[in-house]
Amino acid sequence: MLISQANDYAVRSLIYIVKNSQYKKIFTTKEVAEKLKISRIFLAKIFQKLANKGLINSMKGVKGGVMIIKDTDKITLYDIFEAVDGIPVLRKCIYNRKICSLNYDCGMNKFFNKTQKLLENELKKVTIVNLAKKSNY
Amino acid sequence: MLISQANDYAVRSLIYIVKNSQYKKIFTTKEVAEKLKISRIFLAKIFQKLANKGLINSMKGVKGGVMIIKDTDKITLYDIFEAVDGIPVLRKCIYNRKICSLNYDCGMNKFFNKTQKLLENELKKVTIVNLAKKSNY
DNA sequence: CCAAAATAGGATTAAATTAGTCTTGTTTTA
DNA sequence: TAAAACAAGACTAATTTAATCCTATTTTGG
Repeated sequence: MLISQANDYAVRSLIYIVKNSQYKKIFTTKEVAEKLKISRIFLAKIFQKLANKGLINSMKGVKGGVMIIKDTDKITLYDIFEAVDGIPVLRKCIYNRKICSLNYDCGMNKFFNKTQKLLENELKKVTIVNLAKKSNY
Repeated sequence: MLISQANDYAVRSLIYIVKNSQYKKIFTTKEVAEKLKISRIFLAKIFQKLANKGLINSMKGVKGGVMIIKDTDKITLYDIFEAVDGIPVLRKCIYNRKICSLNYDCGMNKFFNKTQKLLENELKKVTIVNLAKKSNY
């Protein structure tokens, strides 16, 4: 499976935040975790990663929480996945030829390169705003 | 990573067989494993799976080995991956909604469905003959 | 007819990755 | 200054993937 649980949680959390940000901008990990029925501590780790990549801002202290800071129509699935786990790859040898024990072109390289780009393009097309509109939660 | 080591071995083995079948049709696991520098026993397991799906035929006994039986220009990456590990999926929830703890449409479903189909189409386009031509081994 | 060379298939083990937790620390605000 | 929040690194657990082991069974040449 290409897309991890953590990636999934990240996307759903951002969707939740987008869909509930008419009246407030800051959301605690606790609130989001409870609403999505996921582990608070695990989600905190995920938010840390999103914050490190500048998708969200996190504020400590009472009244703290996280807030989306990148334009929500510019945050794509690609950005989120990259922040959480690194870019999802079909085969690691695409990006790191060294891990292959053979030193010849196995014939799959061209195919995987092409298909990887195709996949990345798809991931770049979908924004968090798109997704929020489609989610019926 | 979407494509496992076993899948990779399967494809390379078939490429090897295609590229070396001018003079003989039957190849032992031993020969293929040695040429590709992979574990003989592990490869045997992989060949079993390919045989169960009717891509190759395997013959026991001295002078035994495996032989491709499906038209080599009809064996696609999709067929091989499916035989070895099952169809590679972006997210399992695409094929099994039950594994999701939430009972709402998270917004990613449509996207993942579309992209999954796109990926599968790509996998179906590439035949083992194609790959053998591109491999420089 | 039997020994050697093959594959079959189930059980098991090992390694790697992913998922989740714990602990300690810092920041903020009422 | 205590409570509520996030930060970050170490750790543990669970799952998946990779690889091996063991006991058949089949085939063929001598």
